[in-house]
Amino acid sequence: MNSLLAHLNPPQLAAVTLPPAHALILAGAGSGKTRVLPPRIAWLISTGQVSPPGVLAVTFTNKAAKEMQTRLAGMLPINVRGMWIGTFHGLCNRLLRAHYRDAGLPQLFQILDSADQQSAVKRLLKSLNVDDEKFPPRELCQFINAQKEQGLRPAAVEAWDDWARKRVGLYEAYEAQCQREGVVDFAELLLRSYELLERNEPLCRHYQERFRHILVDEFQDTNKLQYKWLKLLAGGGAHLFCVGDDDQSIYAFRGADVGNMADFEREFKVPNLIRLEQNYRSHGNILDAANAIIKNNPTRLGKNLWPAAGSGEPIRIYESYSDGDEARWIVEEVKALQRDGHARAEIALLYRSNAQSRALEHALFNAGLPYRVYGGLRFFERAEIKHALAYLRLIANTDDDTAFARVVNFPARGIGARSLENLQDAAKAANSSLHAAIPQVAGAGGAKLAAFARLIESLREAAYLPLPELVAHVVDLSGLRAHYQNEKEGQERLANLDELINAAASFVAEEGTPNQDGEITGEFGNDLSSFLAHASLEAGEHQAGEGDDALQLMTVHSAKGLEFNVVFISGLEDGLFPHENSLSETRDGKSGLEEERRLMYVAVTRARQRLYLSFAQTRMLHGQTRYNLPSRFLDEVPEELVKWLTPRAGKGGFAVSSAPTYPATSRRSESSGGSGFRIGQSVMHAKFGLGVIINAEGGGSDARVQVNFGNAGIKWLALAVAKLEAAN
DNA sequence: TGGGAGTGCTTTTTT
DNA sequence: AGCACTCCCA
Repeated sequence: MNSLLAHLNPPQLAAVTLPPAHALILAGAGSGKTRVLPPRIAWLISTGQVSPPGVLAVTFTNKAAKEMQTRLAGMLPINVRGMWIGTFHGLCNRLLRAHYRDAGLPQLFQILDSADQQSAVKRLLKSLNVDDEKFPPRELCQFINAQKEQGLRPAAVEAWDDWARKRVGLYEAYEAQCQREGVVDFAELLLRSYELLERNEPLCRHYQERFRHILVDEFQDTNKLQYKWLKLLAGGGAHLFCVGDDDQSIYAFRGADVGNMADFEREFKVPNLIRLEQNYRSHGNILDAANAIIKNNPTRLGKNLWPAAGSGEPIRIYESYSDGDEARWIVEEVKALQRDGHARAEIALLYRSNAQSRALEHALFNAGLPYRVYGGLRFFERAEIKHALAYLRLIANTDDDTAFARVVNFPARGIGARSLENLQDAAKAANSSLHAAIPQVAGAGGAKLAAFARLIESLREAAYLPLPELVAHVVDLSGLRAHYQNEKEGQERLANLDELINAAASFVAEEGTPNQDGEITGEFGNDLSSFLAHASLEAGEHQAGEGDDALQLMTVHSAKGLEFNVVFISGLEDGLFPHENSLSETRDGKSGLEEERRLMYVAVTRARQRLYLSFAQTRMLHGQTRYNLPSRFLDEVPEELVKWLTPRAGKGGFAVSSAPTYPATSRRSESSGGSGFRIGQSVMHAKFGLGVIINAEGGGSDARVQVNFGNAGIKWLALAVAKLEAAN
């Protein structure tokens, strides 16, 4: 017990040992939030204020959930696995499995991931003969998810014109299709379990009385529906303990609503608001920079981090000519860091968008530096894995048309578009699943379909096998193995399929069938369906090479929650970071720029000891060279914290005008009609301010240049008319 | 039916 | 540039 509370600073200690009441913990970056949540649970349990089944702890990622369980298990001799600690989606899945009948779902309902959802929507549009140009599946999915995340069923969605009404109609049809197929998408997991509790009073009361303490991590990332879900569950007098940081809210673009923090404080009359402001992670200069940046956001709950360590090193800023030069400079710097004894795994290369990793990877590969890119295709998202899973899903539920459509002709068995069309028509006429409609289809196509149905049947007959054997059986009998054996590049895919069999084995070993859980038990389905849910909910950690000492490459988004001794933030250019699309966005009266700034804040606060910021004058993006101004966020870092590794750039302009700074690559100087200006050059315009020349045409008195003025936009200017001055 | 060429899109992302 | 998707021809 004492060890539980040792090493806590006063606010942390206060948070952990708060008396039972609602609480909002504003936990700044690096302020030791992980030292608060698990100890809080452990303290509540060990002081007898709550029993383990009375705790509900919610996170956003599986990783965070697992970490919480591990830490808790290290503090208390209890069975953590039976506790309700998990992600919103994981816990909702659990709820729906336990009460599938009340929720109006088949026992073995399947979960659609985003890709599945999109293909389901595509299939829907096709079957309804809807033009997918007018209703792009991607957009339609976003619309549907956005509605669900606000708790809105089709009937409740307002629509003012034909197009909007049509869209709502498609939402409705999509729901019907999912219901018929027995599948739910991610948003549906939440909405369905919310409605389940809301409409079923005894059940709701049961859980309200059971969960006495509800703890929420990353509360700033909750959306409206998740907040409503929490409110509903806490409605029986439970105590809500929410930890969050409004300055790290970077998911508004997908529906997260920081407003929940203020709403929570108001609606629950939260008596305990605790600020964790002492930062144990970063040196002072880094924190000062972060504070200075985030201070520019007008709408904040207010919080200033102060360091536990000294001010440390200055922040290093580097300007390069091109993205390639930037990458090569980073490589050299990393090599130097290695020589100084820094482990590669302690160095992170962050960027705003995934496309930027390519230049970095290229340079790292050439230099032979091991690196690991986060955020690639994950294990359960690989095509061959999804194929195998689709067969498994058909074993669990033959009505799963998404799975059916995926593999009916994979590996190829001569069932073409024509036969499928017939099948779809038959299914539509009978309002049945594709599988059920097979006997309706005549002719050669019908015979082939019938053969496929027999294949499914024989796979289903093997369902009694232990899960790993079943998976192996499916991989063989479906023809997937043979298919990839014949394919030239199929070796890796075969290896992945074998890995799937392994994954099934370890899944059974770790979380196999008996899932005793409080009072309501015995309805969790079998190994197969829980394995499939696991595959959807937990797409599997990225790639191999986890344990290796490799550089860490990732977007700023995926770096949230992580920390490194050394951090490079590359591509700090206006248009990239802040992203150009963000400049015109607003959400709940807050500008997209504010979210970009929070993103920058998150990026900066990842660094413990050393922070590099870099930008390039030219960058290859989508096959075109772009000329951007340095990021405005660079200007927000106080000068006294900075050490320029290249000559200091003026406010908003470039310092290095002609010669590439690193390495001295030979570069043809592109001139614009002998005017004395060149592409990439910074110029000053009386009205538009600073800009960069990004294109030129004509010559002599006719010379015109295109200039990117950042805020003021991109303009074509005639040199004879516009009075441009070189700004270097 | 299936592969190869042509076309279009491209912020961030977990579940 | 690179990838996914579509269309067309063998």
